[in-house]
Order: sequence, then C-alpha cells, then structure tokens
Amino acid sequence: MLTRTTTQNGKALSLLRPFSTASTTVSATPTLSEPPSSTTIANLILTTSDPQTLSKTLLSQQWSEPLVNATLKRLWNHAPKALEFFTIVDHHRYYSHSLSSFNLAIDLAARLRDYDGLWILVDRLKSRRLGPTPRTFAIIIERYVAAGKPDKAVKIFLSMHKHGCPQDLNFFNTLLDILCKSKRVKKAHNFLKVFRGKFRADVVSYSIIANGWCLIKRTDKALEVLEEMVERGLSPTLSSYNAMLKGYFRAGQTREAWRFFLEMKRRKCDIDVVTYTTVIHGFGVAGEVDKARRLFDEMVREGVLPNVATYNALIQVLCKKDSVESAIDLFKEMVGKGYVPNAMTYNLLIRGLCHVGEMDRASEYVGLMRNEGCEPNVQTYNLLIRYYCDAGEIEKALGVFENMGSGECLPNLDTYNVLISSMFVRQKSEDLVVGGRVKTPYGGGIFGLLHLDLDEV
DNA sequence: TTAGGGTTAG
Repeated sequence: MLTRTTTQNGKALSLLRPFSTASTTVSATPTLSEPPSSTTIANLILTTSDPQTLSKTLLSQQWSEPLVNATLKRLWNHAPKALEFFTIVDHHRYYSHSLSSFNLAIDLAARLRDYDGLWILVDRLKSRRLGPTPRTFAIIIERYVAAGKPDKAVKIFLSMHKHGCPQDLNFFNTLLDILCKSKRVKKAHNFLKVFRGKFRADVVSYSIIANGWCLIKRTDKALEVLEEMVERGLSPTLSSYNAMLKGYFRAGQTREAWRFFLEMKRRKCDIDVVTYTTVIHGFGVAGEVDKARRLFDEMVREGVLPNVATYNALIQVLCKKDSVESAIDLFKEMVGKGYVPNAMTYNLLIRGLCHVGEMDRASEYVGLMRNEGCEPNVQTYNLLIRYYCDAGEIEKALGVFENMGSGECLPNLDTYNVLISSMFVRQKSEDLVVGGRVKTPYGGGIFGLLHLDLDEV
C-alpha cells in the first residue's frame, strides 16, 4: 500500500519500500516484506514536510513497541519531530502505545521543557491505566533537576502518591541519588535529615549521600555521614567503603586513600575487584604507575580476579603515564588470557595511539574491533574526529563523520561541537563549504544542526 | 533506575 501512495512526497515515501526496485508498479503478489527499519522511518519523518502526508504514511504502517521505541531514539536529537511521530501513531486504529514508549515521549517532552505537554502525557498514561510508574517519575524528576528546578522535583516526589505511585524507600533513595549526581548534595543531605524517619532511611540512603559528598570532593563530610550512619546502628557495606576510597582519589588525597585501603584490609573487609580497580586506577592517575602494577599483581595473588574494567583501568594508566606500547602489551596479555575487550578497551588504545600521532595504527585498531564483533561507538568516532581535527585534517574528520551517519551509531552533541569548533578555529571558508555539504543522518548539512538542544550530551 | 570500579582535555 505504501508503494502506491503518490504524493508530492513520493521520493520520501519510496524510502519505506522494503526492497528498492526500479519499478513503480505494484506487484500483484505480496512480497515477503520486512518491516522498515527505524532509520528508514526516522529519515522519512525528517524529510516529509507535509503533516497530512506524514500522518497518512505512519498510520498505514504496522507498529510494534520495539519499532516505535527505536524510532523515538533515532529521533532523539529532533525532539519536536519525535513527539509529532508519537502523537500521530497514538491515533493508530490498531496500535496503542506501551508504557515504555510513553516514558520515552515524556523524557523528550521534559528535555524540551514542555512541562504542559509532559503532564498531558502523564494524564494519558493514567487514563489508560498504564502508569505512571516509579520509572516515569524518575525520568521526570531527573529532568526537572537537570533543568535547574530541584525544589520543583522534590515537590513532585512529595505528590507522587496522588498519581497512584507509591513513595517508598526505594524511590526516596532514587531521589537522593538524582540530587547528588547533579551535585546538589547539601539539598539531598537536608532532605535526608528531614525525611529519614518517614522513609526509614537505610544504608543505601546514607551511602548515596556520602558518595555525593565525595563527588564534590568533600571527603570530610562523606566521612561524617558514614560515622553518623554507624551511630544510628547501620553498618557501612563494602560499597560504601569503595565509594569513600574513590572519593579520596578524586579529591587528590592519595595518602588518605592508601591509609583507608590499608584500614579496610586490617579490618578484614572482603576487598573485591571494585576496590582493587579503584586503587589501581587512582594510584596510576596520580602518577604512581609502579604501585598500580604492584596492586594488580597483588590482587591476582590474593585470589581476586581482575575483570575487563580492571584491565581498562590499568590500560588507561599505562597510556597516560607510561607508554602506549606497554598498554598494548597488557592488551595482548588480557586477550591471551581469554578476556573479551569491550569498546572502552579499544577506545583507550585508539586514543593512546592518536595521542602519539599514530593515526594509522589507531585506524587499524578500529578495524580490529570491528573484526572482533565490537562495533565502534560514538566515543570511538568522536575521538577519531577530534584527533583528525586537531591535526588539521578536516576532510578526514568529515570522512569519519559520514561513515558514522551511514551506520547505526548516532552522532551526539560532542560530535558536532568538535567538528564545528575546529572549523571556526581555522576560519577557512572552504571548511564551511565542506561542512554545509556533509550529509547528516538527519538530512541537512551539519550547520543545520546548530539548534541542537544544548542540554543533551 | 535501590549505591560502589573502567573513556575526552582544558
């Protein structure tokens, strides 16, 4: 049916054909049609300017929850378009949106700070008896906090039950965590003090606050929180201690970190792989590579097996404070032992190679990761683009960029920032011409994307 | 989505 639609937008519609054929006639026998991919649909939505045509096309399509969600994610950098899509499909005769799609739409509306639209979606969710769920509220509250409205977020939390969503200890802890992760630790701490009785604050509540203080390098306050927790009869867990340890490193207090680590051992804590990864990374970043290596050997002796994260921590340290070659040696060692490197492992090595100007070898590692079935992610692309730009090889950077547009990996705000800023730094008019020529997955030149939501990373 | 460890570079 799609192939028969003849409109001003015939070109865009043809994108939805499962198999591209030269023929425009409709085959009498139904073809084995695969549903169109989210990429195809997203392109169609972005290139169809006539709302009626778009609506007609989308409503004649068969939808499923995964396809709707994938399309919404594909349109993440085009929130208004994504929401338009959501609204159209919401009028489908035989399809109705699921909770997870609603949650995505609510997230999009919140990112746009369209709070009226957001609460309309929540009401719709309620009238269909699908929610809102704690997950919905976590999304809403996180966005309000990110938009600089933590007080409003707290009010929403306190009114959750009016929407049929219970306020329990779990969600109390989620709220504390959201506040802490946005560095509003004092507010979170005060909130804990006021409501710890009502919600029966537990070890997790206190650990979140202690970790929050660590995030803003206030290890003194973090320690106070842990002490207070003990006074209230709650025993810190290994997680609490690991967070504290990490906090010392973050704050540059390596001596305190070491003392704390020794104390953990003395008290016979069951030091785990996270503890070791933290100290290996911490000392390495502080420039004590030998100590990091010794701790790596020690953990193996102690029977605590390193995992991929541990290797990544040490690989990063070697790249930064020793040499890429020693990092590559370690990489080979881990592969030899049967560990499966992940995208971060490769990214660390690729960055290390780029950093010493070995762009060709860096590219080889990109090829290697692909061969090993580990697809490059947005960080991989961004770092290649960044290093090509820094080397003044804008054309190559754009080549990488075009490559990613044709794949599954979406550029993010970082990607555009790097490309655009490097062009402005050079102030070469031909760059601007090239930049305008580059096709983005969204259809226009990269400068058409300057209106991207600056909150989205 | 009930906490803790591993990416950028200034």
